[in-house]
Amino acid sequence: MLPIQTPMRGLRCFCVAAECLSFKETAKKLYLTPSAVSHQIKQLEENLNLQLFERQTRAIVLTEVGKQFYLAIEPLMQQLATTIGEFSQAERMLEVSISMPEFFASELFVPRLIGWSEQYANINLKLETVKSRRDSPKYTDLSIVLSGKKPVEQVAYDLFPISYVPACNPQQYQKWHSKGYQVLEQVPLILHQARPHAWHQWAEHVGYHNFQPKQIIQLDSMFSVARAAQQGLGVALVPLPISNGWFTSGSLQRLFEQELLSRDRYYLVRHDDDPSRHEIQLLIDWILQSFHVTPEAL
Amino acid sequence: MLPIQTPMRGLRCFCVAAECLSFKETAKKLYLTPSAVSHQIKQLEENLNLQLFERQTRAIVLTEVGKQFYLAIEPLMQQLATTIGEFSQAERMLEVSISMPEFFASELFVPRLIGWSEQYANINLKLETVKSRRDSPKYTDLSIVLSGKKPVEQVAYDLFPISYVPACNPQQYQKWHSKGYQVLEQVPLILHQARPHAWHQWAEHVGYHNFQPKQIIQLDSMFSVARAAQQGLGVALVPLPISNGWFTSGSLQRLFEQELLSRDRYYLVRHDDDPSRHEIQLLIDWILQSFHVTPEAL
DNA sequence: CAGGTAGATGAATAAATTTCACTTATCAGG
DNA sequence: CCTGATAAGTGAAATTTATTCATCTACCTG
Repeated sequence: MLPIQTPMRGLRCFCVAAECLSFKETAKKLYLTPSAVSHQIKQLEENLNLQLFERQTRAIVLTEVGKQFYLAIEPLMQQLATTIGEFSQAERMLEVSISMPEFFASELFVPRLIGWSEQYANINLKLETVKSRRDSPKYTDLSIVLSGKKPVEQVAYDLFPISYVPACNPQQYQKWHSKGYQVLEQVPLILHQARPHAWHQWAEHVGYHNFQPKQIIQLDSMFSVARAAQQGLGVALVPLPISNGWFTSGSLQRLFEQELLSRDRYYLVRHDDDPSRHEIQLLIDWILQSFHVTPEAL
Repeated sequence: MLPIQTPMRGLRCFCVAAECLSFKETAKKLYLTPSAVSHQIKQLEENLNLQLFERQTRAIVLTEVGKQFYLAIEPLMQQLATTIGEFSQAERMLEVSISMPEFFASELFVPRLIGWSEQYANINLKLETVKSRRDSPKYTDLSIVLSGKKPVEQVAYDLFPISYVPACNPQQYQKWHSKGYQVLEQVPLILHQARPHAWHQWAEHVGYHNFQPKQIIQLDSMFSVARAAQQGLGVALVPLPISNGWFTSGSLQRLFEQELLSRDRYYLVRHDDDPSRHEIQLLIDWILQSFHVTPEAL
């Protein structure tokens, strides 16, 4: 009489997992542990007596029936959710999730966040920072990413380009600056491990050929890079404009004026394309406005 | 991000309750207690922040939004169930529920049930007996009912008519029969409370006017009526053909040959009209065949 | 071959649902 | 105008179900 017992959670899990093709990401999206997702999908498969996923060692792929089941179930789930949403009088908990590089977050985003929370006190915000541009946390509604080209496959907004400039402890500035470019072969050079050749590119850019740095220190976050320079460890290549705060506060001093213009720009990428989630557009608009960039959708 | 948290059970409850307009019957259909149904629907209403039912004292009615919600949700639930059913490789637990009068069950149905369970060993059967024809247990797939006219609004199959015949303890037969109809004014007359005037109708039928019974005993089940007559309490009006077993076994003796033909017939009524539930049709066919009646659908 | 990651698994724990015992309000009969 | 019976509502207890936690396995990477 009742063909479905309680597979609702399982079905939700399945639909998300069929999109992510990863239990780990599914778990993040659903605010669960990967274990819970695994249990639920296993149970769903047992209920249906069907294998929906083929478990490979570190990945999952939909079986043939799994694909068909997804195509059959997903629209229904969508409709159900929409219908319930239409009737529901409960004010939805508005929340936007966004991921961005640590340094962008600490230097630009968080300091201006007070403006957001005052203007949109009813919208919750979930900020997730990533160390490297390589880990792609697709489970947030938005991402700010540093990339050499506009991300395709998603809606992306251009923010601004970055350039790199040598910076050091202000107290060491006089001594080091007077030595000219030579100092760069006498003190440790600090940079982010994501751009290991940035110092050589900078040297090339300013016409300093046959560049032989004494030591290069790669750190895994730009915050560490700036911090290391500030502590007097050596000379760091720090990004502009997002490091401006360090210069205006006097924590760092520009050692040379020459900037390395990179092809990299910050882009704001939207992953969730649900048009009814107005709060996402609000955050997009606020980011574009707050960082003084003309919004140009890709 | 997820508009539905876990309202699946609640939605199922709601759909059934919207059809039954009774928490009690909903509970029976879903194998729950009425309290559980009440809790679930209350929770669903809280989730949606909508009042779906208006609670009257002993009944519930759908509110206006409740009606609309039902119309919007029910087809989706149906589709979801159908889709899952199509994919599910789990062999469905086949079960048919049927309700019938106690006496019909004990005299005709149960004795022949061995044939059913041998032929369809994989189909479970749930038998529910009712004392009076007044309580209508609509929550079974099938019902056998005694009625003066063919039930409308449902698929009904004609089984057979019944007549009533006076019966008594075999040991008292000689003494009582020799007295003729007069004995009926000297010993207690026993009948089912559902037909309190049956004895007077019988008397009228045989041309016994000015009938003045000494005492009439109404019992609430035909089994009690037959049992009382068998014990020698008095003369009972027992139904044919379903009491035949009592006569052939010698437990009861027909006191007079005259039968009261009633307009009442047994009908087999189908409540669940899901055409995919083949097991229901199997039971219908088996009943029609086992009781030697030509199947004529209404 | 060590280090790290995605997933699986089963026991322990947390959270949900169901029942139970009791209450309210009303209807039907006497 | 009672009395008994019925349908539904409630809150706490009890049970069932879901989630996490701690481990394991397999495998990719360097």
